[in-house]
Amino acid sequence: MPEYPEIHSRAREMKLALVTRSFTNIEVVQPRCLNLPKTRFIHELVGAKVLDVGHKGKWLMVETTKGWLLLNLGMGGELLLVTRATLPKKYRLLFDLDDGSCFAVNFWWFGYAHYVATGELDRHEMTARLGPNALPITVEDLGRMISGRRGGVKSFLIDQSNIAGIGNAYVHDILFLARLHPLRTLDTLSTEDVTRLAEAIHKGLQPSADKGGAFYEVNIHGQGGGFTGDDILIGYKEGKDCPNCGTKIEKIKTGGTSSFICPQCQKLS
DNA sequence: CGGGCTGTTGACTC
DNA sequence: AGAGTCAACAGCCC
Repeated sequence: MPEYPEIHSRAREMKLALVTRSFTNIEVVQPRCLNLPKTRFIHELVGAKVLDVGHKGKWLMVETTKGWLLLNLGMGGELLLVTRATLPKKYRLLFDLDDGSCFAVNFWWFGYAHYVATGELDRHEMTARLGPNALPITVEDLGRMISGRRGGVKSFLIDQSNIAGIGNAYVHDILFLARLHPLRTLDTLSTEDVTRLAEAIHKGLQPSADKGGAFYEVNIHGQGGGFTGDDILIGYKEGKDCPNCGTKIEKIKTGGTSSFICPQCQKLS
């Protein structure tokens, strides 16, 4: 599940590998992930030269001379820099580059590859309504966003229109670091809680971003990330000891998703 | 073999 | 506003 640390790392790798390269040919295996008919998508981007690669939350933003290529990997996928001789078994899109290499894009069916014309980014609703990127967020930003709201803190954090980049993998450790129960409501948070939450967002994402993302995701060269199971504090560690107090970590249902908490460190009231 | 679970997002409902 | 459910149908686990 690629979230901020993985997407941030992929964007950095793609920037190094793709800037100044041109797409000489594009193959679309799964047209349903596009926002345009296949032939038009290909027409718009063939011949485009990559100018820059960045990201907004979980969306990769590839800026080219002919417009934007926007990628969302959904629940998982691989972005691989390969050659025609080393193609992966599965890919949904393939971009041949002018140096003979290929950029292969694979994801589960609910990923997206969208084309947006230069200057029209604000008309792309799925990215236009994203909140600010999670990592650079400040205590002041967060306080402003939370004030006057009443929903649960977990649903707030993973709602991309509030903050972009946090998903249901990193949110467990973020809430643990903030000592907040996922179902705590925003109107019950003290100034100290908000301060700790802002710090926790940073502490929960930065180490993984620095290590190239989680071990279960691969970079564009096919190598796993350096953020290992040992680096994860409590997420997906049901039954293990809380690193803070030793209490057994619990898995609980929080609305539509599961959460991992230390029942001692993250009390609801 | 098959059912249950998971992750993302938008649409939709209450 | 916010919470819940569903649908888009892959892969893993038991």
